[in-house]
Amino acid sequence: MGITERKAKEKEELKSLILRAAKKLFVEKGIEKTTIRNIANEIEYSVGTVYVYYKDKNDILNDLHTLGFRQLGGEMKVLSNVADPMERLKALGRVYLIFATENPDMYDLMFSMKAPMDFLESEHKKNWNEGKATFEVLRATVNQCMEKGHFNGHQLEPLAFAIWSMVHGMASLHISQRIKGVNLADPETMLMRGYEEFVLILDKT
Amino acid sequence: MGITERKAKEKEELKSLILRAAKKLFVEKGIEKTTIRNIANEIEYSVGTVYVYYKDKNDILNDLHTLGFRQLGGEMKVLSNVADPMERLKALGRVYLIFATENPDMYDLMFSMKAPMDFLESEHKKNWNEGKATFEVLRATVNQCMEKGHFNGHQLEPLAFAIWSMVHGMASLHISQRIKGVNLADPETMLMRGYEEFVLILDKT
DNA sequence: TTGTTTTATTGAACAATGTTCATTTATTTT
DNA sequence: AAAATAAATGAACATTGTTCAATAAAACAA
Repeated sequence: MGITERKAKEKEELKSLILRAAKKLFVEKGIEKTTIRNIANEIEYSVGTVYVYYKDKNDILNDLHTLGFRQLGGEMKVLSNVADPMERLKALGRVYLIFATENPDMYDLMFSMKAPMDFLESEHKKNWNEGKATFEVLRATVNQCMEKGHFNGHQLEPLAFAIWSMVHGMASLHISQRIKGVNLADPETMLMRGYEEFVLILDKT
Repeated sequence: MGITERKAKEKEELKSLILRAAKKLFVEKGIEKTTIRNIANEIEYSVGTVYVYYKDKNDILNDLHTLGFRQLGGEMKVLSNVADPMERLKALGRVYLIFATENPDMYDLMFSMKAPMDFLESEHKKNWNEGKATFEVLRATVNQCMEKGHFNGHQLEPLAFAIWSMVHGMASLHISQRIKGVNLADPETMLMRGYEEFVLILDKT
């Protein structure tokens, strides 16, 4: 079945072409201002074609969010050769914050927007694999910290959740302009100072 | 000028009628599915009338977000008679989380959505007064904690920011369904456990 | 009271969006 | 070469937020 094979490959290629175009526009002008017509234009196909390969906009956004997790995952993986779990944990926070700052729309899509979660439900998928895998890295690291005697009196999962919350909160408040809003010096500076507090807190916890 | 006075009052009343209708629909069916036409329908005026009293949708959302801050502010104020600042700080976190859980759309509007910030910019207002006032409560409380000897080695503003980030992060991850996504037991339970970690961390910090 | 001016309200119309689907075009099979 | 299948199209639809000339109501002046 050489032909059906080639066809399948072509289909995959067009699908990824759409995705790449979506990502490009998305980074260029933000998620809100990227329309299906924009994407169709970019790849020089018609609107209808986009709908042949993706059932709706959420479908595209879901693939995009997976792409984001691949990138974040890659940047986190680099830290797997940091032997001391506590050091690794701190580095994870930094990497996470940098990713959020440098890819605000992508971060928003991954951790705030409804789209990916809605898509999961519409597909009756039970699991948000991207999120679970990423959280698992954090959880494992926190676990190793505890094995080394840190975080006495804490519970693994809730603590990992609280740590995630702190860095996510910083990223989220920054991206949604709330830091700028309360006017604490320069937002980026406050993010860095916030990270330092994060480190201090971890040490004391 | 009895008449112009009465007219001004009537204008204010209609404006608040619009706002109340907006809030009602908004709570009933979420912000995304509440349209200007819905609001107009609800108060039995035409679409055009809404635009006489509010320049655009962001304008309405901005007033709504102010309403939300008034409510949150009220719930926080109750705690001003908790003498010990550390106790008060912990209670603030709890109140904040409860508010977010019980008014998810409102919370989202207040702390995540672009609308209110966009509106501020469009009006050339420099200050996000609602946010600043709320943060100020936190800041003052943290400051009192430090005066009582807590949080040694920390910086006031960055620490207050980090604390805000932690509770905001929990609220945000919950509302955006990310807790459910990673499947840590029941989301509401994880929120409570998260709050307990928050308390523990504060005590150690 | 009557006519004039000012104010308030209206809803049809517009542009932009996501989405659908009968039709057309291209490709593969017979 | 004809028939069957697959891919691509873009006009059309419903729904948004938003505008604005036209209408209705109210206030004022005579």
